Amino acid sequence: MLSKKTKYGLKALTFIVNSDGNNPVQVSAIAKNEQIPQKFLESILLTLRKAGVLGSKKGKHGGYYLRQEPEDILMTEVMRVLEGPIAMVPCVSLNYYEKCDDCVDEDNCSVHKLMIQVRDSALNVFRNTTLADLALKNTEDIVK
Amino acid sequence: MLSKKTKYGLKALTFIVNSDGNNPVQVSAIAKNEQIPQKFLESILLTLRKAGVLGSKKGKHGGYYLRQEPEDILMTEVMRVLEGPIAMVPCVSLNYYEKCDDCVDEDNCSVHKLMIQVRDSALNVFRNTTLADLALKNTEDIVK
DNA sequence: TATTAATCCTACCAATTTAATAGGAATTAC
DNA sequence: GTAATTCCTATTAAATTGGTAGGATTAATA
Repeated sequence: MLSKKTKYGLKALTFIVNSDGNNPVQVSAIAKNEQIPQKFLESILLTLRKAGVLGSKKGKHGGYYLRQEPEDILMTEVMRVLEGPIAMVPCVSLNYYEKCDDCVDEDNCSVHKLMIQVRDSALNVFRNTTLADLALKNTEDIVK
Repeated sequence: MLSKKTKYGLKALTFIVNSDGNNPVQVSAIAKNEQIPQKFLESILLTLRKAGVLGSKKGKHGGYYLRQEPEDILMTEVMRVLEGPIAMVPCVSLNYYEKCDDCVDEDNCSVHKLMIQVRDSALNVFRNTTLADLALKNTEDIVK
């Protein structure tokens, strides 16, 4: 299952993209519009900031903003920050590889074999989807 | 993350395929060879039996066996039984659809849009992989 | 300079899920 | 009738998830 953290995070990022203007967007505004518990959202956006996806400005008129153009923010990065490794088992993870303690022969492990395919298919989606794609409204989507 | 339940279940199924002969395979044999806690494995195989993937025979010389040829057992079915819905959010689930309580406009939801693609890419893998594929040894794999 | 509005940080907590374990009942082969 | 097996129910410890609480810090502006 997709965690609420990731779900909220994606919605928040989309909201920021669609809040055009160069002004930082406040947590309160996102929370209200997207129906997300504000304190929880705070921690999520903080995570995204620490990961370098978002920038922030403190104090009055502060808020969060994108550090790159939406077209340049890949879902691989966003998903890794929010949901963790894309691989469903550490032994097929590109960025967080870990050997299974039980598995004797990785190359002959059926789970390993299947999960490599699942990883690759997910990567294929995430590598080819940017935040700009997500933020497209449905009508524009059709045009595309 | 893939649950241990699914991991163990896949390994057990593979083991049964590779235990050629028409004799039922005992839980104890699988548990020992695949390093799986026996009691936990019992419950997993029971689940697979109730779902119709495995058959069982009780009593001495009993055990579990496949109800279909490995070539006819799709990963879609196995994964649904072991891991649950393939979709990461209920609102994109084919078999267990549920509307999000928060989401006002599903067609314009960025999470929805992304998760449909993830679902489809996973389905593409699971629909094109059978238990026979999983059970192939590596050397045969190369030939394929 | 005081006030207000925002992010930032740490800690805590309740509910759920996961990964088992325990103990025995039911069934079958021999 | 005994041993070997699946079947069933209940319990449990640990981890994860989805928050909440409270205040520290920073910045704009009146």
